[in-house]
Amino acid sequence: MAGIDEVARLAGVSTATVSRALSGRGYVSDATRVKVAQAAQDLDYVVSSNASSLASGRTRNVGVVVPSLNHWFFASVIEGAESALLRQGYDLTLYNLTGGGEERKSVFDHFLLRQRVDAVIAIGLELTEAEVSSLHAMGKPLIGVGGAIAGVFSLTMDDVAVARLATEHLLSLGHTRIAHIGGGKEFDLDFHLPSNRRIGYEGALRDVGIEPDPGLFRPADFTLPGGYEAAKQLLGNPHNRPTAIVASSDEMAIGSVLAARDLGLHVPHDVSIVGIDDHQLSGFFGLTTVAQFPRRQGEQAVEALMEYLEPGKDAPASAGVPLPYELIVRSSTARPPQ
Amino acid sequence: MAGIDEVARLAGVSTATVSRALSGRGYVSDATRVKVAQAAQDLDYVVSSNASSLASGRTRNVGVVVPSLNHWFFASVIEGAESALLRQGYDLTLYNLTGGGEERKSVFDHFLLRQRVDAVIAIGLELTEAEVSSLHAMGKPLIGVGGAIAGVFSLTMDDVAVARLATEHLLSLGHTRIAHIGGGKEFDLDFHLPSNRRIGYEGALRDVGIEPDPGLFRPADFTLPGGYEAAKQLLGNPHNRPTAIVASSDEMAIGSVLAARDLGLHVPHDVSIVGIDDHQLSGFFGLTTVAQFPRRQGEQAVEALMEYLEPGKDAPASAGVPLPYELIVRSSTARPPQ
DNA sequence: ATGAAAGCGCTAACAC
DNA sequence: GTGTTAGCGCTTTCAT
Repeated sequence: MAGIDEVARLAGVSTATVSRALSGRGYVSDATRVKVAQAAQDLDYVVSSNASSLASGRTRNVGVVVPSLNHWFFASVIEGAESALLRQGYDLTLYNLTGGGEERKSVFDHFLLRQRVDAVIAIGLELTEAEVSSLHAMGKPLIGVGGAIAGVFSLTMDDVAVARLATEHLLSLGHTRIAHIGGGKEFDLDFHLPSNRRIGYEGALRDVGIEPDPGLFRPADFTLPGGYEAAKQLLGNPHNRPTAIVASSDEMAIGSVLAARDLGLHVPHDVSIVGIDDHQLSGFFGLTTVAQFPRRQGEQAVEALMEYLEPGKDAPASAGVPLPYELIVRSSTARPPQ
Repeated sequence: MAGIDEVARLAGVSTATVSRALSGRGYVSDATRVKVAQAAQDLDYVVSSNASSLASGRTRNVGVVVPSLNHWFFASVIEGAESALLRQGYDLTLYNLTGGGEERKSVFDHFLLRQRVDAVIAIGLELTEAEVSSLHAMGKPLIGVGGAIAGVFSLTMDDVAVARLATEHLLSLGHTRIAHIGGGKEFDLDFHLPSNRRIGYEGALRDVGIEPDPGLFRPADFTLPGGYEAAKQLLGNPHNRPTAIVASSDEMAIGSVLAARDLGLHVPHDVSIVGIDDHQLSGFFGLTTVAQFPRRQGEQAVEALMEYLEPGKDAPASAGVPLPYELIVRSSTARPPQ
């Protein structure tokens, strides 16, 4: 727990110089920079982040707000953000809003405003105007991932195009009775992904002259059991059984695969199923899917933030680049029966 | 961004009194406490955590170190810890060590030592002696969850008893050829859960006079595909097919269920399968399992820390209480065939 | 390129 | 019970 003054003494310079040498701002000759670095190392010196933050106004810490941790997408984005932040010497403090209203209010009213963070990343969350403006008023950059926030720079996939791509894959195989398992209305509140994906699905159908059949749409909750239920209904219908399903998430798609099996239907011989995500289990289930890359999204969010936070640093300038997605064809899709 | 002095002025007291009134330490009359609280609220005052930390030496922040986020157990423990910390007014800063050696070193050498955290919780990680002692030297309480750390207070399940319970459930149904899918040696390095569970499994068998058959043990990697592979081998063996499987995790158990199905075996009619965890998908698969409660473990870790950190506060005194576990019987286990 | 010195906003003795 | 005051350990003008 050596202090900056001990380092200064050992290096034979002033504390001001030590600060400059170690932080990299301001002029320091190469010679002293080396001397200081050596002294710091010898003493196992590590800056006190509190003292540093108090004096400089920068905390080198970013807050990450998520609706839940136990979810592949959120966890992956956080992992990506964490490792990018670590590389930049930043800490990540996590605010999980699973608890609901009270918790959320307390996070915004007390925690994020304590000068603890330089910026915040909101994942899969639609913030209220009040929340956004209170952060804004504090001068804290805010960036959204996986869900557009009004008036805030957000990394968000082109959900319409993604669902369209999945649907086009099935159309190109010759399917015409294609069902869709999407999110229910309750998921549309927080980000419009469900409707956007439905729009993409319907758009692809209409483009080839097929009018979407409302009977071939089922809402579900993005979980595997939810997808299972929905697919059971779709595939068990005696009159209008689809030959293919586009599910809005891989977990729902996997649920659909299991539902098909339980009905004695063979995937992809009797029914083709495509998901969206490229979840870690999708390979195992042979699921054809449109991959998104959440780890990368976390990294990209951090890169974008760094441009605000460290102007003139090695700016990766990745902001504004549209998020990539990619069709991955496995064994859950094929030409329709006969 | 009002400061403490403005609050003091508005309330007509000194800054010291404001500090005392808001933090709850030291004597303040009820009347002034109310006045101060009102003034603080009127001004939207929030303490600057940096200034407060610098002056007091306490950060009200705890570091949580995990090997990975994208895993049910870790994510659940973190969720539990996060919400418990929030209630106590603490922040959680997350250190994810997925990246490996370099990242890990940097976390320990630079991040945790920056006076940023008051304590650290290590989840599912075996820390080296050097890591433990550097934290110790800084006077930072350290507590482990899900993996005993030498010389450190850890919350850890009685893995022997848990595996024994799962095995006894099968024995009591009349099974005698019971296989075990456990962790490979590589997982034993970080915490001895795999061997302990195997010991529990073998102990239960020996207690009823059955000598464990090494041919009925398969190592796997705790994942669903890993469990699938292992179960395929076990169940495909023409000579010594087990009538039941104890898997060391629910994900491996679910993989086993799928393997059985793919072989045309009916669960539980042809083969019984029991897991350990009570993973979120276990209900869906009808899996009999021994539940552990990771959220609760995260909360308990925080409660234990608070006893160090806030002596004399409402101590939940939960430390040292053994972690609960519970057999949950669903539809994946039954009497053996005929 | 480097040093001196004035804070950053709060807490904790200590005095009353 | 409350006020006064001296720091906490750094960063950053401003000189030089």
